[in-house]
Amino acid sequence: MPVRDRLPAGRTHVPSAGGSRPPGGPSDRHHEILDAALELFATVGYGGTTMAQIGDRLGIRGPSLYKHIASKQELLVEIVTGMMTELLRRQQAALARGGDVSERLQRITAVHVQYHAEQRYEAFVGHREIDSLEEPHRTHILDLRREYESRFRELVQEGRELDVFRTASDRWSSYAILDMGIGVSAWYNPSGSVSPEQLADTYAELALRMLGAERDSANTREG
Amino acid sequence: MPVRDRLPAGRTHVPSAGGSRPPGGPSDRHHEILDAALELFATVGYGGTTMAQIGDRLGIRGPSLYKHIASKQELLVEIVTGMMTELLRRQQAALARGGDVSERLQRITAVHVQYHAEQRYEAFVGHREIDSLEEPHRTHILDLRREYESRFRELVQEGRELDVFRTASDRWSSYAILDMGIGVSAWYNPSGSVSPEQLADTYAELALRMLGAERDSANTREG
DNA sequence: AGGTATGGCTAATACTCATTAGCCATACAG
DNA sequence: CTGTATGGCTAATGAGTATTAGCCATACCT
Repeated sequence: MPVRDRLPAGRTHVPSAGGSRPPGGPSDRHHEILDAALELFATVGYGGTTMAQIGDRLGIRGPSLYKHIASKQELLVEIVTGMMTELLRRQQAALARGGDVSERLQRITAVHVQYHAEQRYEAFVGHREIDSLEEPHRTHILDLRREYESRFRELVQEGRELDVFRTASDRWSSYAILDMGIGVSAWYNPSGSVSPEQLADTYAELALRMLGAERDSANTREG
Repeated sequence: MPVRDRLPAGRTHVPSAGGSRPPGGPSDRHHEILDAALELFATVGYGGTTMAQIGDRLGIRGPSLYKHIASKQELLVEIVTGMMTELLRRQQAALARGGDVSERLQRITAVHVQYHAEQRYEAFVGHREIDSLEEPHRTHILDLRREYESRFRELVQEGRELDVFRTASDRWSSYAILDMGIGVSAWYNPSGSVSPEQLADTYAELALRMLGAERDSANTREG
């Protein structure tokens, strides 16, 4: 039973300073919401996050979010799609630079690991919450992921056929590389002293060793 | 508004054949529930699993489960505790067999991977649903996990100090090994033609290579 | 035969949440 | 000034779901 009847209610519309905003793109508010959602999804999970919590981060109520977004699910779709798209983009850029098989594998591994450190929240959510996606988004993301993974497998295969890599199974080796990189998003601490680049280089070297394509530069001590 | 009023209601108590059961241990029914819950937690998640679904697997209704278990949370605690305990047990057994640093590392890696393939549901749930545990269970499990992980790190360190391993960071290398094994629980398919043992051996070899302790037996083709 | 424990069932309880409805103050355009 | 769009708010709504209450048939023990 409501106690107060229709008192002038709390904070109302107080638009931010820069009045005119380009009409097309996602507003500032949209981005703020996405950021808040990302951090919450990563730390307490999609199911564990409530709209009220997201609102809290911006100092507004849960229902007010719907003035800017369509649904909670939309937020997840944007996050996960953005993550997979960016990952594929970076991977393609890494491959486009050419080089021999070892170099290319070294590079896509480094890119993989660097992303999982740098954008650890996106990466973590992108892997963990795939099953929270409703169809057809889930299937779409899984397709992109398969494509991403297959690049690793193909490269391992190419290297093995050229006798550059020695590996018992292209598939297992590529999964191992992928999974060790994914793991980074679960433990990497950005306030530590180690940069995503350092970590990426070290992991890439580990990957090459795993594939029996050992080089010699992998012996610096931890920073 | 209920349509039927008090008709003799469906299936009632039909105890299974072997009447007398030892009074102490968890009943058959308890185990069946645990198994059903495990599969569901692994495939649709703890939050995504309803008591009604678990009941369905045994042909009974959701509320009837409470004649055998205390709560949904209890099921998760049993699963995750069992998983971590078993993992530690096997790790200790592997270490107890002694041998040089490479042998011991090879063995705890193989054990790690084999478990994650063999008991992939337990393993998957044990990692993914830790945050679904209520305190103090969550903290307890995290403590056990830290202990488990530290065994890897200590062994890597020992090997490095003996110049048996060459690695840029004990911590990163051990995380890489752990994470690639954990990943197995997400993709391993028990109906495929590859045994957990084969996979474990291959992965253990990958780990040794990563650590720069290459041996020579790692070159069999995929089965 | 009678009594009791067991393990089903349905219905109710008590929450938690995403989302919608409807209200209103402010800012800004004309 | 005045009108309108914006972006807050509170209060429903409605669905989902763990858990409890209370009922009852069966099986088994004496």
